[in-house]
Amino acid sequence: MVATVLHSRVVNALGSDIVGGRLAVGTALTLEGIQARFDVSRTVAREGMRILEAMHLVTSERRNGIVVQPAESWNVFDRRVIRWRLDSETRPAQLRSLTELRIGIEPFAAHLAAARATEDEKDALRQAAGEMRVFGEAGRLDRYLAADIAFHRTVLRASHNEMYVALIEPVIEAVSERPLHGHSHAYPVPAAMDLHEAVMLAIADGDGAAAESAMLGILSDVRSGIGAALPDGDATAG
Amino acid sequence: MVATVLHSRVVNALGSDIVGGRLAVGTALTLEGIQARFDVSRTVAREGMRILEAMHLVTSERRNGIVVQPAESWNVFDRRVIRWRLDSETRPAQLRSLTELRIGIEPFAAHLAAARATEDEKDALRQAAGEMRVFGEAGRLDRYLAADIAFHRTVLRASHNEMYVALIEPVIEAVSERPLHGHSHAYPVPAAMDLHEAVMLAIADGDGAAAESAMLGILSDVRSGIGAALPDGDATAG
DNA sequence: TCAGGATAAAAGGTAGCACCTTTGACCCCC
DNA sequence: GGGGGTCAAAGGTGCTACCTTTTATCCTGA
Repeated sequence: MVATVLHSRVVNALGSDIVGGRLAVGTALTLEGIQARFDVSRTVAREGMRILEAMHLVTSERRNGIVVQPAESWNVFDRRVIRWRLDSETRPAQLRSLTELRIGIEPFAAHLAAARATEDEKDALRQAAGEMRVFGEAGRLDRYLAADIAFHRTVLRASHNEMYVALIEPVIEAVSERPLHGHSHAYPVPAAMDLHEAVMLAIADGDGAAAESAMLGILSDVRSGIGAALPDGDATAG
Repeated sequence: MVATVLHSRVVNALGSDIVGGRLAVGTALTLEGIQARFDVSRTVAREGMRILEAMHLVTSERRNGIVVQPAESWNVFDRRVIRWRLDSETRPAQLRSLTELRIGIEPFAAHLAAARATEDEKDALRQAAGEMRVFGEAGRLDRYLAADIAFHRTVLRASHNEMYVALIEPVIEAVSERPLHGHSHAYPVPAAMDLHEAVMLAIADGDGAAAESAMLGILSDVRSGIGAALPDGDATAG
């Protein structure tokens, strides 16, 4: 990916360094240092720094320079921050956070979708649920998974709440990761197809409570897969 | 509030104009226009634009200028975006979105908190629940509400999931707004105190399922207060 | 020991230039 | 008359130079 704009190189490199922990919290950079490291002008260094500042990865302090901020202040919903974390050694922690987020929001998203889904969205759900059935029974894992992803994406979109919609990509990231963990339920099982169908039917029916509880059913094995205890340290730390 | 940095004036003015709908989607600004409007140098205009671009409120295109982006691409979890929306005519839509977000995440946050809360956090919950009882019975609405807010803040923090933690301020915004809507349950009622106490005890006990279901109880009247149907147009549009 | 001033580091801000990309108008040729 | 090439303008991108402002630190002197 060729950086069409120069400052994106700076942002990507410094951003992933900070998020990946290679730049310790409290470290002070200077514009001059950035200029030298990336061989760019002051303008580019400043604009890149402004972008990192908007993500709350750094603050700019007179006399001190550009200071790396602790994880608590990061914009953890920024797509780039999520991407950098997924590409770093804290990938497992990021995936666990995303999965927990998914568990939290998908049930009520389904509830809202039952009240608000458009006809097009209901059609998309029917199609996705149908494909899960067909490809699941045919053993086409890749197509099955694609339909699964389309299903969950559509439910969130059909919630017609812009905050849930904004969480589509993060949630899809968590959904997609599942099979790589070797969970038993990663492969198509009839129960999963039934539950997705139940969610779809409840949404088509406008039955919010039923949609919510069926979605809870889908998530139940994801819930059991989450170790509630934190492995080491703290999820918020990395 | 005097803007200590010049570009924040630009960001605030343009950001709230865009979010408030006073700058239509697709409108093209130019750096020169921004310079003239705010009487700032090109550097300041550019840095402000970079910040707005990081929030996905605008994109910068050669020859076209700085183009206002549609709401779907906004960083809706950015504090400034939320603030601007709350200060605009779309405040009710933003509050509804926030309330729905709250309904989604608080139950599972309580579940996680039961597994992860530190002793300090449990103490804070005990204290908050106790104050709700005392000030509720004494009719001290302001103190009651402050304790309520502290309670919900602490539950989210105790989830030790950085994404839930990052949602504290938005959720508190929704919690704080409740009384202004004149809901019957805005004033201290024994049932609310009991439920908060139940959440606190379940978390102290490490009983995730109980914490989650007690939190669902707290949210039940908030749920019934949400009109599932969208009033006019679409929540994602404003 | 501590107050106060001098020093200097580094961001904030201004100005102006060269360059690149895109777009749209214009013109020529078929 | 229409298609394609050419050219100029618009406007962001990037660079340099220079001045201002803030503030951490150090040094001096009471």
